[in-house]
Amino acid sequence: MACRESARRGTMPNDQVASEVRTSSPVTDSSGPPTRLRSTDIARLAGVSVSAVSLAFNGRPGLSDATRQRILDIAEELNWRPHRAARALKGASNEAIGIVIARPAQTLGVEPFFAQFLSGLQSRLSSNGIATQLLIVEDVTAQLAVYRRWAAEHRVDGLVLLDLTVDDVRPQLVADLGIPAVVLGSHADMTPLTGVWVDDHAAMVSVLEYLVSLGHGHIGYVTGVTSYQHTQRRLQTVDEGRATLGIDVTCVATDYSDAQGALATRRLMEAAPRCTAIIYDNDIMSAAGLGVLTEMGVQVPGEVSIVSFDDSVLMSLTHPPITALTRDTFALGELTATELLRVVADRPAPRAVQAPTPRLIVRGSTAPLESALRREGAAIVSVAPRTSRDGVPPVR
Amino acid sequence: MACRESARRGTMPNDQVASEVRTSSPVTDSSGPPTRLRSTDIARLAGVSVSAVSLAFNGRPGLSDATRQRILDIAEELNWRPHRAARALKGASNEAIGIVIARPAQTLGVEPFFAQFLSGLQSRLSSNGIATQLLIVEDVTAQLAVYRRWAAEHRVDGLVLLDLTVDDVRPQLVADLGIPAVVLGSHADMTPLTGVWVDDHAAMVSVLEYLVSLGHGHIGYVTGVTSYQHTQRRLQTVDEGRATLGIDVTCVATDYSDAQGALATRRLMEAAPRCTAIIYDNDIMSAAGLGVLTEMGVQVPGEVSIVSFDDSVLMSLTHPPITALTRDTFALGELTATELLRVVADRPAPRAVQAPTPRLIVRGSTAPLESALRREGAAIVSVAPRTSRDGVPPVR
DNA sequence: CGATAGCACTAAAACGTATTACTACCTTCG
DNA sequence: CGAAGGTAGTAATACGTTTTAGTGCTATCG
Repeated sequence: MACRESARRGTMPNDQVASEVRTSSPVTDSSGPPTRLRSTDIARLAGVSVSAVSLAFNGRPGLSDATRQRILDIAEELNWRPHRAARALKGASNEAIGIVIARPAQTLGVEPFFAQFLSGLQSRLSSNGIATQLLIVEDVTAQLAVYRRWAAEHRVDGLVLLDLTVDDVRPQLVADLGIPAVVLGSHADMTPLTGVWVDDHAAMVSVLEYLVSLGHGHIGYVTGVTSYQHTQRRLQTVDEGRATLGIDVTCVATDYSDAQGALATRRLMEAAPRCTAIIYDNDIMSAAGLGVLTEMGVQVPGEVSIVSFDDSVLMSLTHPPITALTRDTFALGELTATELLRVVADRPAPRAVQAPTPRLIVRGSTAPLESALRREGAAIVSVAPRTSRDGVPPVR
Repeated sequence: MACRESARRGTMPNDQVASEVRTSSPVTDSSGPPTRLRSTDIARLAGVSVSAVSLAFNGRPGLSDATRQRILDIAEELNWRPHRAARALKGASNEAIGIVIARPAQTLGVEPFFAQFLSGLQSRLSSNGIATQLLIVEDVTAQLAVYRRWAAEHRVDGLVLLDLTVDDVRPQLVADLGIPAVVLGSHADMTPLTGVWVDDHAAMVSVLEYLVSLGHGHIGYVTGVTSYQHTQRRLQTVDEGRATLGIDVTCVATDYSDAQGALATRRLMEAAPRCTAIIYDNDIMSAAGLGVLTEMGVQVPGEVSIVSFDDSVLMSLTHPPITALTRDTFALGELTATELLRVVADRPAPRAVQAPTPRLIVRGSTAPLESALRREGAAIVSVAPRTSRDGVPPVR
């Protein structure tokens, strides 16, 4: 069809059109890729110059509508599109952003957060035809090396930085490298890059106030990795709570795994005075903790209330279902993508965009202290032998 | 340092070396990327030609070790690396593979399989410095378009195809486009591409035989999306089981969500004769099903045993923990990556690589029929009114 | 001792597109 | 009617590498 159309125009000898489509094919091309087209091929078929093809493809003026359409039709029919590399060489964008994760790859599949976030991010980006380059590395050192390499290679148009630690050097490096980037954090400041931040302070406050309103004064907090900024932020808030709300909080640090969540739960149950509520930093540990408590014969929420700092489908499937801070992680990814697109396009001055603060969804795992107190005596008696080394007399 | 070294050599006027590093910087370069280096800059600093820089960087012969090292040192110091686009233009690889998912993006975060698989894939690839281009699209049509576009743009070196449906057109298209690819499937044949396959037949057989060995003859099967090849494969096996093992299996199709898993469970419980064992196609539905059963007062495994076709941390956290087919999804990703690397490198004839067959991990959710029978009488009596239309007399 | 071979390196030609400067042609207007 | 201005297109150059075909030079061998 396209051929016929160009034939009709007749500015070139037609017999050459068909035969010259593929001239540079190596003789040894037995099973290789079908046919590598170039803009010259399209130009020849359309009876125009390569410049015209470029103009047509980039929507630039200087071409009649008829010619433009003819070129596009032919390209469409042959599934030709400008070679990425050649475009990129001329300074065009890569249409790809990068995200480098420094975690043991094994744990990624376990963490629902990451997959949700990535989905949201990709969802927004792909509507702009932008792909995501994902790389999983061992540690921050490797991560820095990747940023350097990608910058030097011009591999991506922008970056998303996750899992910021205290005194993280990455934002500065990325800023110095001149790669547009957005960091996902829990503060509104402290970075030379545009940031999307979640108010972990307010979130933690809402959890603490809720538990206090239920009458809980002894609270356990099973944190995640303490070097992460958001963990620090939550711990700070807990500290404030100790003073402001007059509560007693025992913190245990973990690596977010179910195993350590279970272990932390046991340790908390052995401590005295025993806490009547436990906050877990993620969903996996909450579920594991609930499992341990059930196994130990501790009533939830009868004796101990539990709250998860991260919601997921898992939280509704347990018995009882677990009260959790919920946030739309998918939307968070979308928001981050939107911001990154803006940064890539305009390179505006860094700013902080606040994502919605997680909301507490009350489910069956939390109850007023009254019910806990009623049974606490009996529970502590049964546990006392293990903790007797502390010299704390069992409550009668 | 590097400068001094080149000065020592003295083949070029040294005063020019420092001042000419950045000549083409536009005057308006106020806040843009630091400094764009090119191979000519490195060459100048090292006192050699650009060709030498290229030879050094690609480990090609024709350079003395001293010169080679000097070039590499200077490049290292300046964080210079060949521009990807320019390399790719010369036919070098993209060092990126692509993976396009056609699912509602929202569900991706829920499914542990995908994140695990991706982690494993990336883990193997990134040790070769290869990144993954991820794109999430709405449907297969969009997916085909992306494959076309990526092929035309030479965007990736290879593809991974997931979620194959019956009569999936993608393998043929991708093969026609000439993109090296690996499909993840559940058959050893039927595709023009190299495949990594899991023996879903054998896996299902192991589950059925296990349940039969426990004495279960009435089994419910809550399947996933039936258009997927692996679902079909499992259904076929169930059909065989009906004949071979003389069992009675009731199948209910779902979309893998917890909601539909719960619904299917209710429906199975209402049918007569009531099944004494249920197989779920993924972990989410198993947990949701267990929740429904518990809520209905059905004892697990006392009255009904349940088995999940997919294992995850979730399966150990429920009460009782759920018997599941376990497979190392991370390793499956690694295997797929290994195969893809081979295909990309050598373009061998298509072949089928078998991944380890999932193994059954028996946990607390399954028990012999005896215990089920013992209580079935009571259970059936209570349920009988609903199922009396079938006229099946309650077992005594 | 002259021819040969190997070594270390360079000049120049790709790779496939985007862009800039330019041309030929056609209108329009004073 | 000639100049100005717009339209539709082209030729040539640039992007930053890799690669091919050399070029001197030194060491080796018959």
